[in-house]
Amino acid sequence: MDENATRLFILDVQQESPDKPDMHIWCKTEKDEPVLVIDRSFRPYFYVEYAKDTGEKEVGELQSKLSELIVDGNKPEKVELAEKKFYGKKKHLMRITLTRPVDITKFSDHIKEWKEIKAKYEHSVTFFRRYMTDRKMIPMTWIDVTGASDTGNGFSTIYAESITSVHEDAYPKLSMMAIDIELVEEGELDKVIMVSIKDNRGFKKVISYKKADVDFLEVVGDEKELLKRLCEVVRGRNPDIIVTYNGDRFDFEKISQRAKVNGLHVVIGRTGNELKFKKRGKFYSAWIEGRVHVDLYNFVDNIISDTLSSESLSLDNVSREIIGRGKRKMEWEELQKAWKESKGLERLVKYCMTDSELTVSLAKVLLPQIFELCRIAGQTLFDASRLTYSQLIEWLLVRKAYEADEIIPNRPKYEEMEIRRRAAPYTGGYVYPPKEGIHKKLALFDFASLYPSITITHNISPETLYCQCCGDEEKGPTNKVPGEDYYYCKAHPGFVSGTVKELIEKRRELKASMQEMDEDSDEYKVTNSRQYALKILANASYGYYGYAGSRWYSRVCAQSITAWGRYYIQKVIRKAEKMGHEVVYGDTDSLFVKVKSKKESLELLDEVNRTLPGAMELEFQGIYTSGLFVPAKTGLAAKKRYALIDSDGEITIRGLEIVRRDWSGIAKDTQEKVLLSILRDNSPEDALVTVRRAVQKIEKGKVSMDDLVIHTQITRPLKEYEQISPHVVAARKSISRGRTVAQGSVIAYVITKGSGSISERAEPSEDAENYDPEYYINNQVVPAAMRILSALGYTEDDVVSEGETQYSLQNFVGKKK
DNA sequence: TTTGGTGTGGTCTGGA
DNA sequence: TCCAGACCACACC
Repeated sequence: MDENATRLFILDVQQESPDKPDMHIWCKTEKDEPVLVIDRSFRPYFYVEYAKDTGEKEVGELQSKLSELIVDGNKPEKVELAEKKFYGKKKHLMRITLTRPVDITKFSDHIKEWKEIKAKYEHSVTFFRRYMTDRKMIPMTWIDVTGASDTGNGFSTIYAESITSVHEDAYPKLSMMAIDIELVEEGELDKVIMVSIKDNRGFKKVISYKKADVDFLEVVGDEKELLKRLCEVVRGRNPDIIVTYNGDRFDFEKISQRAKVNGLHVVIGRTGNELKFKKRGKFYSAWIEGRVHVDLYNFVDNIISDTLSSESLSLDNVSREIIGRGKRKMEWEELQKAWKESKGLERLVKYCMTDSELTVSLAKVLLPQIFELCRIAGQTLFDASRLTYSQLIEWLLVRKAYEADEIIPNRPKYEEMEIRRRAAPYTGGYVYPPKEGIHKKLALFDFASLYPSITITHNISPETLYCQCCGDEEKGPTNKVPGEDYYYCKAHPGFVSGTVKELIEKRRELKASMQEMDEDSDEYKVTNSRQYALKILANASYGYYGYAGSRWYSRVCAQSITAWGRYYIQKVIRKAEKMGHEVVYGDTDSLFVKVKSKKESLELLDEVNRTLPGAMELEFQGIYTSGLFVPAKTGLAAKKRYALIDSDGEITIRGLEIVRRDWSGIAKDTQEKVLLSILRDNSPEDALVTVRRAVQKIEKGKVSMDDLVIHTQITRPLKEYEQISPHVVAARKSISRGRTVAQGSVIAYVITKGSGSISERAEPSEDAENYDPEYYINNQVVPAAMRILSALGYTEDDVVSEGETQYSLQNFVGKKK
């Protein structure tokens, strides 16, 4: 390290303004001090491609024409000839270097119609990402910086002369603070009544303007003072990271609105500048200069939601699932009432505090994962916490493209995306039809990262398709897709496949190194987060090939991957059968096999792995004591719906109503009890009793409303529904009663008594005052329970009266009335 | 703005 | 009134 250099940890990288090429890099020193590094040495640029047959003279003319071009009073700094690869093939380009980031758009738009220019490239790469990519700067890692510095405003500024990356995995101490607000309706508007603040250094506080007997409550005069005080406290505690749960679209949005009403500026960053909202697609994100605002909701929604079983992504549900703790219960009306009547305010204050406390706890679990995502995808914390799967892999590929001297393909235009979307779907994974009923001793095998390992093994990349070098052998191409005419190069690693290879190999290394680590150590936790981040990226690569918005779109690659996937799983199934085993079920990358012992399983495993090429590997997950495969409407056993139990009595459930949010609690609970009776207790009699009891309870009207609620998402604008389903009706009712239902909202509703269709009787759960027993018996509890019981040969009659009556349940209910 | 295809099942809708 | 097919949501991998 240069003795004059300062070692810094990168928190955020951003462009200072559209008019200047200055990069602002917000950092922390090892001693926990904030530092702003300003780098003025970088310039924005983009490429143009001229027509192939352009002569030398014309090239020169174009170059000088571009050099002299004045747009909006500015000229390019440089126009130089460049050569880069495009999908592996050389292309001749001109690189236009400008001074101001804003000129990228201005110049590229201006020359759009020029006939000498065939194409433009890399003009849509955001300037700060361009900077990070070209300078190999990775957020959440360390750098050594030299340059003149000055101090003031609570942080020092370094005007960078040199910036060098440092190989160091450790993290500095970072301070983090959670913020959460409570609102109350006042006329047309909402008003901020309370804010809670909690950090990871022992600080907690609620600010409000009504008194309550709570020690961490600070009472101020009114809303204006509350907002002012909030800003002071944030600046005083000076956190590096501010975490919220839905702060982008709620807390900061409201804070900002109310500040405006009160004639205040929200100054909570490290400079004197106001809170900003950065446009991201359709929505805005709250951005705080000098700190990083992480809105955990985005990360949960984009990245981890499908690993969760919560019926909605509320802070309550998500924290219950991830950290095992939820919120105190308080309804919106109750909160309003407490405030307006100044009664039970202690409860309200504590309720508000809980939100921030949960957010901090959640952040302690999730931030380490997001940090690693930053490092692997090379994106800022602000961005990495908000990116989707496809965006993460895309920015990683953008970085890799620069390193490989590849041109970054342009994003598809809207029309192109529409064409891609309309294309007929290609064939996906293979599902081996299950055999109905209970099976004892099932070994589960699956491929380790099936699609990434196929991508690597067969070098599946857009530019390795139909290569010149491997296609014309006498016997035909050796690396040919089974059942298709596609083939891929064997000699030269592809760009995308090479990137996936790095991810997978790194992950395997880390996983191996974890074997020797203490599971409670920080090292283990960090490594675990890292391997998880690598997995996220590697798994995103297949879907990205088939995604309409992809820069490296290739249906053929996606098709090839699934074709090989089908080939390998079928090969394994055949092998197992050949060795005398019965295969009970398989889906895409997995298979269930009846076995006698673990030893037998391992023999099969070895036998298979012996013949698998490259990175392909089958893994043995273990043996389940028994597995239940239920029938489908068709009469055959249903795919993707089954339950397993292992020797510890642990149950695994896939696809059944129990794991679906659009079924009522009573139906799911009953189904689960039935399943346990059968799988764990081996007592179908208990199961029948359970169902009868549930039915009786419903008939007597004794079921609590909470257990009757059905959750269904509104996935489109309400007007666009062609079919008016129960959740749509419930949503409409909600709106007519003054509540807001946005696209993406999860509607909670109950089917009530009365006449008309099921939909017409759907009431938002808040308004439902009764329920329709017949519906919950015939359409919820009984079908869910029968799904399990019928796999064992029971019928509805058995449920109703111990097999002695011929009345169907429908009649049974009818008679009772 | 939401990576891909495969599959199940509920409710509605409209024609017989 | 019945029923098939469309529509829709949500699971699996």
